[in-house]
Amino acid sequence: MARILITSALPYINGIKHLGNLVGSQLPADLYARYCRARGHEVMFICATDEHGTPAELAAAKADRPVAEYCAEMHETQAALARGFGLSFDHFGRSSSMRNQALTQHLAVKLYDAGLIEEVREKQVYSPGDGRFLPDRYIEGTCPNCGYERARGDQCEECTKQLDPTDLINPRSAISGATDLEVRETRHLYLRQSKLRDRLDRWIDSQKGWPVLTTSIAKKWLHDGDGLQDRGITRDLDWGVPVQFDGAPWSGMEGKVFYVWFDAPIEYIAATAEWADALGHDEAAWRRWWRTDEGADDVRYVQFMGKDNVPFHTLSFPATLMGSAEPWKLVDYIKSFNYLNYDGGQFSTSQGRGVFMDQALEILPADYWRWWLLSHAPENSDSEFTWENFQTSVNKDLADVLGNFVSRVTKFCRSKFGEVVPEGGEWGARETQLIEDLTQGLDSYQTVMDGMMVRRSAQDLRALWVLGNEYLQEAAPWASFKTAPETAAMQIRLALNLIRLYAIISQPFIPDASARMMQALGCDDWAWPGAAGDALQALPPGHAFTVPDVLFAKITDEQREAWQAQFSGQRGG
RNA sequence: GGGCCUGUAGCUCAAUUGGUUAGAGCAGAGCGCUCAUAACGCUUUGGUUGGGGGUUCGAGUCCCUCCGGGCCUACCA
Repeated sequence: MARILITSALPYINGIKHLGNLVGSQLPADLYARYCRARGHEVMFICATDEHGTPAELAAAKADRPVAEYCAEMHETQAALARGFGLSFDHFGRSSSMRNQALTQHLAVKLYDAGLIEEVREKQVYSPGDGRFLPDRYIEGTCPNCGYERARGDQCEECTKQLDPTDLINPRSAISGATDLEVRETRHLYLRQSKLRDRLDRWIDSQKGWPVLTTSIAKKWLHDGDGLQDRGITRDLDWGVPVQFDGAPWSGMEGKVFYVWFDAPIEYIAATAEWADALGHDEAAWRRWWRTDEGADDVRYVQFMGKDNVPFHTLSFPATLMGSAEPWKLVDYIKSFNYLNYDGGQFSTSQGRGVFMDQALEILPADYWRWWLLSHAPENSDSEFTWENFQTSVNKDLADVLGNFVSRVTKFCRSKFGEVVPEGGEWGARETQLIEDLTQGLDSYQTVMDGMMVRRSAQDLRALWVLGNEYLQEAAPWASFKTAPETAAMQIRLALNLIRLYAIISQPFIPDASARMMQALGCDDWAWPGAAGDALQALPPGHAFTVPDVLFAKITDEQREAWQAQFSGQRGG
């Protein structure tokens, strides 16, 4: 038994997430957390809403709500959707918590003490009309290179030229359209990451078996151009962790907050403290997961995230922890994902394109989505959601291969033996063969699940389901029942036990269906199978069960067409 | 512009890291079964591995080049 700490990238607060966000971090993290728990490991699975930053303020303004209220509400919305998808967080925290504020400020002081924080004076664009400094991307204007009229202050999307906001012709606020922009001087704290470059480089090199996607992005940032750049970790905003506080080693930082990317990863730690608080545990309860001097040295820490998050998790956050000179637990493995596209284009939160978490659950149970998303997870390259593919995958895999197996076994038993595990008969050669095949399949499944190979795991699981149908076809209990009823009894007893086995091993993918299978079997023994032959004797002769309702109703062509039309336009239309 | 990823059957993806005849699922064709959600099982059609060149006894895999798709490029998060 090991101790495994799992974090999923934090979903941003400014709206309901789409399926691309879900499959890129939270869902595979949940798969792994559920699997590790099922294997008997001690798991701490942490996620939270990421609540600070300009987009949160703008989203609140658009909703005409105070930002704190808006975030509190949206946090509850996202938490409810996470529950709806069966995401089994030990704690779903908030980056705006007092725990995070205290820890963020603490780490900033430690970094200052280590000589890794410096003050920088810089000029930034200020919009009097908006009453705020504008991040480069929130300034629009005409591109001096190509004349595109909606170029952003950081880059022109038309000609891809890198820009400085002051390069723009006729600059205006992307928020309000105000054109009375001015350049003001402001002071910010910078994290001197460049001083930690060699240490980070060695640390990355020492990691074994990280995905190429993860290491190549980190290496690029470490070695490109002048190497790792120092990074501003404060912003001129109202909503966030205050930079000026009692005990701060700097002064004159009133009205500034830490940059969201400084405090967001720290929330992984703070959320674990929130977990302890919520359950009334003491400090040691969470510190044993995060402090290598207080018990975390035997923890394996795995992070899940989309590829856009990689630089912050391979460089900024480790720099924060290393630079603090305190013994914080660093990540052991980073599992990163590409993007899921929607029907020929990208999912887009801002444009409302694609299927969002709330809509998905209104249409179909979570297991359908979990299965499709995980079995098509964008591990090696971007992948694509189409309604046709979704319909055929779900119908074939869940309804036909697994659901129908449960149905045919339980109904056959009910009609021939009643709703009780039948007695009599002995295993023969075909049963021995099945157990061999299951042993091999389980071994492979466990290996790829241990390695977090998500698609491959789904394939292996499906292959295990197929073994049941193959067995039934050859054993043909409907034929043996006529000549040797005790043989049919043995075969069906085995098949009923196979359903239990499937429920257990499928639970990380489709937890609700697994629970219904176990409930129908009247069984509460979720012990992960050791030897397949032993696991197939868990339900003894005479054990009562009930025939469950159809596990997975098929998606009809009419439904598919209706959804296709419904989601072809924009959200809310 | 620079960097990285990617291109394999009609579709979605594999291929133990250079090893022999490139494999699965879906779709198509044929056969079987009749317990089951018209489900299941077996067999089978289908590939000049984006194009071209090179290295090698041997290339889907390594190198060069061209073509296509995608991501990142540090103030969106």
